[in-house]
Amino acid sequence: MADMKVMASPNHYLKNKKRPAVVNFHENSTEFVSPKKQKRNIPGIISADGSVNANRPMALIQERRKLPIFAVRSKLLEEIQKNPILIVIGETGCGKTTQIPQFIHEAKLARNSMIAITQPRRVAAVSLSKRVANEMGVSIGETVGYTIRFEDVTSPSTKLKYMTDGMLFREAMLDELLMRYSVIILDEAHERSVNTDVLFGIVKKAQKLRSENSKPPLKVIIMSATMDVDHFSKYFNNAKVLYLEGRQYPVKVLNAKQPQSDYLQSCLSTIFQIHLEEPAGDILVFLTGQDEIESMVHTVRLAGKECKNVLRVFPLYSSMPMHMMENIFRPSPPNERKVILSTNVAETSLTIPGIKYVVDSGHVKARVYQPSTGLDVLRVQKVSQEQSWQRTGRAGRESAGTCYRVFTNEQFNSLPKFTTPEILRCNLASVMLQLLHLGIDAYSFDFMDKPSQEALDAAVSQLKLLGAIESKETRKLTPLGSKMAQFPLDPRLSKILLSSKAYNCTEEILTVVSMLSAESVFINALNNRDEAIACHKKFFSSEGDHITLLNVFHAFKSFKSQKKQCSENYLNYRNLLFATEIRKQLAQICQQNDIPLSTCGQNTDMVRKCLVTGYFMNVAELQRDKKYIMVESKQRVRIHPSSVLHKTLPHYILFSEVVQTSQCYIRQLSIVDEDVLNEIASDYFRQHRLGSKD
DNA sequence: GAGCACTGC
Repeated sequence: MADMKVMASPNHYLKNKKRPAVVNFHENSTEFVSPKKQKRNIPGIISADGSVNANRPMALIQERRKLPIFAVRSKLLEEIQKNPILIVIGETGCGKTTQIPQFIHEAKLARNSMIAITQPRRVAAVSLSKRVANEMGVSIGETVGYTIRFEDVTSPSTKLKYMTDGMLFREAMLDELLMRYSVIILDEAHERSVNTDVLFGIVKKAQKLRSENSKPPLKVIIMSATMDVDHFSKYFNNAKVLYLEGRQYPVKVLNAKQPQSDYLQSCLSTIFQIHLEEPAGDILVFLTGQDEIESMVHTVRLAGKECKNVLRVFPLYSSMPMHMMENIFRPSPPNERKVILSTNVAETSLTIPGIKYVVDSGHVKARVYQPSTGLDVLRVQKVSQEQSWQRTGRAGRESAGTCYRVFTNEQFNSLPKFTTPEILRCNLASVMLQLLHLGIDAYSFDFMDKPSQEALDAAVSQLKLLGAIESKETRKLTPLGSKMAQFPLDPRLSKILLSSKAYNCTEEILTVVSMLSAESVFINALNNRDEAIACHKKFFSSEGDHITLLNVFHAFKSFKSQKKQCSENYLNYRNLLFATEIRKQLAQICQQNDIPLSTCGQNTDMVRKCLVTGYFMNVAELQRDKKYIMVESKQRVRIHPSSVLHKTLPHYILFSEVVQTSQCYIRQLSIVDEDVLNEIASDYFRQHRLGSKD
């Protein structure tokens, strides 16, 4: 399918369609057809009887019994007992995540040790554990608990432990056999997060080693909505697959009759088709990014004013402030309809009540890592079939619904079946370092989908440059490398943190590294932009963004009333608190590694020098034409307009990030002296520098 | 003078 077009930017879209939607959408309207076979095949549904354990709130027992999974309880337990590895496929709402751990616990299959249930997201781990504790009539943190970063709500009596997959990976680094657990359930496996993918291999190995060394056995259960069943089963030694019936309401799928040239225009006309012709129910539209969404909100609001029935329009994306999200979750009053224009946050992370109609643009903005250049590229691309089904499902959470796909059925069939797992499109340096710490070489690791040679080689090169491994061939961890692996950070940042001891600036580096790890602390107020920028300018440092972040953090610490003063200064309080938590955690690991919390005071040159120890490969040099070029890849880059160094022309700049959007931009910058580069990374710099060839 | 989807330790 070669019909990928250059996407019109939202602004362009507005310019060309001054009076869109209502005025001309009828003649322009997207026609939909309902394809004959648009239901997924669910092979066979197991059946059996179920018995109930009492002593719990009656209402919850009733609700539990109603779950389809309850009817197959004993059959399920039988299979769990029989198979060392079991794959359980069940749609949203089948209750697998809350019930299966309880079944195992009640049947005492866990032999009095723990059952771990992993989740890709923190909120899910917390809310699921609370739900299960409630069902079991126990307080959270006792029999049922959860562990996420910064929060461990478990006790010695905990038997059911909900946790993030990243947390279990960290635990595996301390005990590769995971002896605390008799059962490990990897949930949401279809999402294929990097951590889940790595855990597949670790859990499989732990199971094998435990059985070979006559240790207590480890039971493994892989749970997922839909997935590439054959691929999974084959990887897990041809494991048995069980299918569970879901409790999803039916969703009618409508496809566009004709291919659409402009998905934004098609989404727009579809919104009004629904609003004018369909019964009550809110609309969820999946688009790609903040800009696109904001301009579409504007357009829909304008056009909506001409409608008889009220249409309330809301944007939704993850970087949106909390208070702006609240309206979205409020139910619509009668005679009003809500339309939510969202990124993929609404696919998995957030569930919005009242949605009856989904409009799927068929597009998503995705981050793709290029190992050849080490560049992160953000681009709009087509969704996978799996992702499209996920969006479709959002229309059937509370009642029957309809999903409008703004592309044809033929186009749908030519989409890739599954989303490329993240492990195949990310920088592997961090994963590789952590695996090495576990004594595992990524080249021979049993990945379900093995990353390319190129991606592995790129990671090895980076670790070698940082001094984490002895050589590219043996890949043996150096003492420095072992220390680096202990930090929950990108290896470059771990290196910087460890170097700070020599520069006597650990306090400052802890702050910079934590601030870089958190989300942006600056609020870009769209309506009071000038005022926001004026506030931010108080923190600006002529040395660059890293020192600016340091200034912001110091100011934050000095605030008497942090919440109030953050909002006065257009700073994100929540993200600053998060940075504070990260800092606390990192400081603790520093102390465990005999790194005193030294400070360089006002001498911020030390901070910038120290940054060079991990970021020396991230340097850009000014050219005669006043443009920048990256020292390593020789690729042209520009200073991102959000940087304090924008519109300045230092000769050498060190950067933390490079992202390609409309152009190639570097972000989070510091000015760096040539002398410092020669002093700290002389070999590297001599090999790569351009200066000599005029 | 442009704009970052989403997670996680």
